[in-house]
Amino acid sequence: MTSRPVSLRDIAEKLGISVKTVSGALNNNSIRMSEETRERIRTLADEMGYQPNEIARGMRAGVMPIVGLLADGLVTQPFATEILRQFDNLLRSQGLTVIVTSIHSGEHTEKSINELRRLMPQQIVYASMFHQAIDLPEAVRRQISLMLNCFDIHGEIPSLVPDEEFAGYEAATFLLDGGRKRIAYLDLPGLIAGSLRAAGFRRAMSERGETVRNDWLMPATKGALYSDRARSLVKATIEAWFSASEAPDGIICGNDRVAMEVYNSLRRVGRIIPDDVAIISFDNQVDIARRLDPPLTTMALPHREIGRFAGDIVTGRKPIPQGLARIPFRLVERSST
Amino acid sequence: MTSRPVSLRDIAEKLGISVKTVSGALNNNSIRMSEETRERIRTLADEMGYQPNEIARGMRAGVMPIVGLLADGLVTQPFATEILRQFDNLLRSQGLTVIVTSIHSGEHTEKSINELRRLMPQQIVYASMFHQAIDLPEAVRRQISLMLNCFDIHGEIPSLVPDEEFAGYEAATFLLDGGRKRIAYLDLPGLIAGSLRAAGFRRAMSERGETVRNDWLMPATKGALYSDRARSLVKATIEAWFSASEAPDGIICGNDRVAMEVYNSLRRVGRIIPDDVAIISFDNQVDIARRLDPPLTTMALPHREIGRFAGDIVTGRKPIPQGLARIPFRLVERSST
DNA sequence: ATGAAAGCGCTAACAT
DNA sequence: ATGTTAGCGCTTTCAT
Repeated sequence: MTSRPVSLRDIAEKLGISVKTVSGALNNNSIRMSEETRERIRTLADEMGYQPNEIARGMRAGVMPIVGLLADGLVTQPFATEILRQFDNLLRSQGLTVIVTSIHSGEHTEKSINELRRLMPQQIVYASMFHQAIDLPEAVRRQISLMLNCFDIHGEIPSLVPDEEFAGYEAATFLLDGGRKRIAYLDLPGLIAGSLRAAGFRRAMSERGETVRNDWLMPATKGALYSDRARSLVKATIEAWFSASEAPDGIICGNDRVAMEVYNSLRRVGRIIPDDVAIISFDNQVDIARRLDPPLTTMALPHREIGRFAGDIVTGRKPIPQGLARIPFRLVERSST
Repeated sequence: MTSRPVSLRDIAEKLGISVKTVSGALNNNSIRMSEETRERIRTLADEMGYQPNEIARGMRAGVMPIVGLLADGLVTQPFATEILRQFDNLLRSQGLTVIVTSIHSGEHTEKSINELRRLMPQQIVYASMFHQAIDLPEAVRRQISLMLNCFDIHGEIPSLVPDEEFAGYEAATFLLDGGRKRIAYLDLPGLIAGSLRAAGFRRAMSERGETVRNDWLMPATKGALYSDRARSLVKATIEAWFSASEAPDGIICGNDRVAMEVYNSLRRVGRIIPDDVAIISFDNQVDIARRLDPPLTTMALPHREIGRFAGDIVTGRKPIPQGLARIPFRLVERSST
């Protein structure tokens, strides 16, 4: 039994003035108007519980207070949702609604964009579950204003990505500073994150004059990491490393899931973390990292920061970055180092 | 340089007929109209790439093709997102857009509903990250048509929840069928899921004439499970159980995260899974369950089923359930049993 | 300073 | 069977 919402006209009639005047008063246009009138109108609007009809507004403006988010795997694979959460919070506080559409690695992107467009969003943002390069057709590219956790291979769309290389550098530096010298690395094959983190690792090692042994920089899986036919090599690799005459005293794991397997394998070969081997990793997938025994030291992906930054850009509080903006990881120190 | 989208009027002018006729043709109303005319109009509309303006439609109808979803922790805590994913997919296939608003255990619900309402959704659904009882004020209750993974304590709103009791029953039965007799249970204190699963466990045991030992039905944490000051009791409990003269040969873990701790603790007391102890759990949080060593047998939460069911209800393909509909879990057998 | 009127794109009610 | 009119709620001319 809810009654019809109050419209501008309801207010205007009650005051015996025109709709336009009310509209002007509430929107601060109509430069000339006595402050008194304006105030009177505002008060009455509040009293009557006036809420502007966004649909009507949208129709007039040709745009709705909506921002579309193309989520590439973001909804499916839950762990990057922090990006979305921060982004959503920020936009909401500005009266904007985020509409999420999940897609899968660029497939059906055009169709999804068209669906989104039906609701006339102000802009459309593309976010990926993991750090990847995206190749979109030209017609699609023109419609996307920002990319999160991924980037446009054509370099046309501003992008916010985690600074993987620097994270690899920091992880290695952290182990080196802790006195570890014989550092091994379990790479994530087929992932941008993997190769950049490995590059940072190499840079840190070379700056410190440490050698990177070829047999200590191994892929964690056979085949690209997230593919269906990826087979874990962790157990075999750890067994090989720790049956040789010289074993690593620190392992950098491509990500927390790899670290979880490393923990299992180290137990089998009877090594103690961190006494025998220090472990550091990437991502900070808290369900895993915090619960491992001992809790895992890891470089936290800056998902939160990316989400906030993106929100600030979309709401115009920060300038649009040129090209690629690299956001730093945060070291979360626990007990594995 | 995109041109203005084509409107009904564009089509009408081109054909020299009235707007209304075009509208009627495309919407199958206007009962009387030669099939030929209708077809001609349709063809031209397609050619011109006509897309109905949903905003204008919404303004006319007073409702948008939108369903609001109040997500209680759903976005924050990523692991129940499967509900959302299925729900979203189903609605999308019917031309409906889901708008998610995250809230926190009933706080700000009214404000969030009002925000949602600005976009004039057809209905509003409430979904919770975990199975809980929700107490909403009357004014709010009236606006919610369905609750997912939680229920209205006033019993007024149709609800879809996992059948926790039966899952507990099935987990226990599975261990019993596997020849285990001395079954212990690690409960989730302060959670509906916990007490119902425990009840099912008791029922199965009593049906089989097995006794439930008081000291073998213990809480996994001190304090409610997800509260900040919950402290894990798993390690101490396992140590106590396995230093006594008679130890369990099967453990039912309140959920997969508890199981992860049980694995760690069992290693410390030198027991082998499943040789010495079978482990079964609840949730099927795949990142954890599949990666534990050995992989964990667990009762999978029916999130997917809840999402689908909800989608079918909202799109009118299934009738609205009366009161509480309990959706069964699915047993995922791995190597811990 | 305020009001009147037009129009955004669509559909329902009412003619013809 | 097709066309005309009106109106959803809002904002933007243009007039007063």
